[in-house]
Amino acid sequence: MKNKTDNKMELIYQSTIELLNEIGLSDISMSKIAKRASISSSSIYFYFESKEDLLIKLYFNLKDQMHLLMFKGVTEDMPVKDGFEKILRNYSNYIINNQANFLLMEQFLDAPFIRNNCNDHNGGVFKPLYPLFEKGVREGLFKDSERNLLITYSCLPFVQIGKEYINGEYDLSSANIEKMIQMSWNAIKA
Amino acid sequence: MKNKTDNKMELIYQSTIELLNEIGLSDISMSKIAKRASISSSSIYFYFESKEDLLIKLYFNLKDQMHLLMFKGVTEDMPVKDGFEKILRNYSNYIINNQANFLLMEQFLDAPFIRNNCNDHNGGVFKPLYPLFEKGVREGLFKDSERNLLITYSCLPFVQIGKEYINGEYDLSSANIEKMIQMSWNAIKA
DNA sequence: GGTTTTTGATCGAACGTTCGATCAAATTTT
DNA sequence: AAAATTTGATCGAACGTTCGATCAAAAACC
Repeated sequence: MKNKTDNKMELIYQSTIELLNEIGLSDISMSKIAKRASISSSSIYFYFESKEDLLIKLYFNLKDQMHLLMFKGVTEDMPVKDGFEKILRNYSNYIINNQANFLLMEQFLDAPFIRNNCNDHNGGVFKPLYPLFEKGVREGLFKDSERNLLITYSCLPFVQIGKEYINGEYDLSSANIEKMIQMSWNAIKA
Repeated sequence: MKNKTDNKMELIYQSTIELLNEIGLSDISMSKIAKRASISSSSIYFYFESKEDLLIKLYFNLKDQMHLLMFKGVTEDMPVKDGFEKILRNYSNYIINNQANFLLMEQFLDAPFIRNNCNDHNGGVFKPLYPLFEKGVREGLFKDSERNLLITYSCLPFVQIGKEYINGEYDLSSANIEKMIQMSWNAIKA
């Protein structure tokens, strides 16, 4: 007996993701989402309080899913370097396999209604990485800089290159991914 | 005797920038822009063909202004390192002194209507930097990597930290700026 | 007085949301 | 087990409001 509610919510989420990537926040509407999902627009209100509620819940949903994939196979006792590399490899695969979700996340992060409603700012996406970097600094592997600087210099490049990959401007081959991981490590190593 | 048309367009741009940073692309409208500018909404159509026309022209306007400030005082005959540092210093000051414009630019860059209408993708903001990096590679100062990788690893961190600065999460003091410039240089030096 | 600029009135379309009706499936009552 | 009731889920129609855009008339400018 599968939960019907979850399936329908997933359908609404999926339609919203598609539309947001096609027409963006400026042009999306409840009726368009409903049409894409082949349901009545009033049905959406059975699952969500409002348009804003839908969008915000979708954002948190995407973020949770991303974090799950990002930390897959990463354990606390792992050597810092192994965890570091695995996370960046995971993140690269997340971008490759979830292009629409990745792009939408980026759209959300700069939108005021997300910035204002979630005290979970831009760098917050990589916030779960703090302990790893903390450990890396403690072990003398990384520069003794502010953690956000370390995260920015090693992880943010993947965001940018991910966009270029989706634009067809760069190839995220595993060779290139390994090259970037190397550059990221060099950028912050002690 | 200043150009009156330019002034009025500037007023419309300014109101749009303010509103976009307050309520975002999802909730902005011509009437709200007009009210903020204290003019009739029909007046906007005297200067712009449509809402989309206004937004796209605003985007290109912001980009041009940013590039101007970014390259202020940078000359072709300058040593690469001097140019590199000056540009990053200029860009930091641009962020500090034009926070609304900077944030709006970031909002625009991930919006589909910009991505689709301008073949001027995300990395395109830093595209004018290509010649400098070309020169740097030729002189053996930088790693011999793809230019977009070099730009990403050295410039993109400033975008991220700029957002954290505006969120009050990091101090863009000149000491911190110099520290970042150092990190940027190290990230890509040969 | 002719031109440029601005406006208020106005339009049909679309917006987000609510509502009452419906209907299949599950539950309770007989 | 059959009948009666409740529930969960869906829908189309309709609400008042706002949207982007147009246009003729007024105002400001030269």
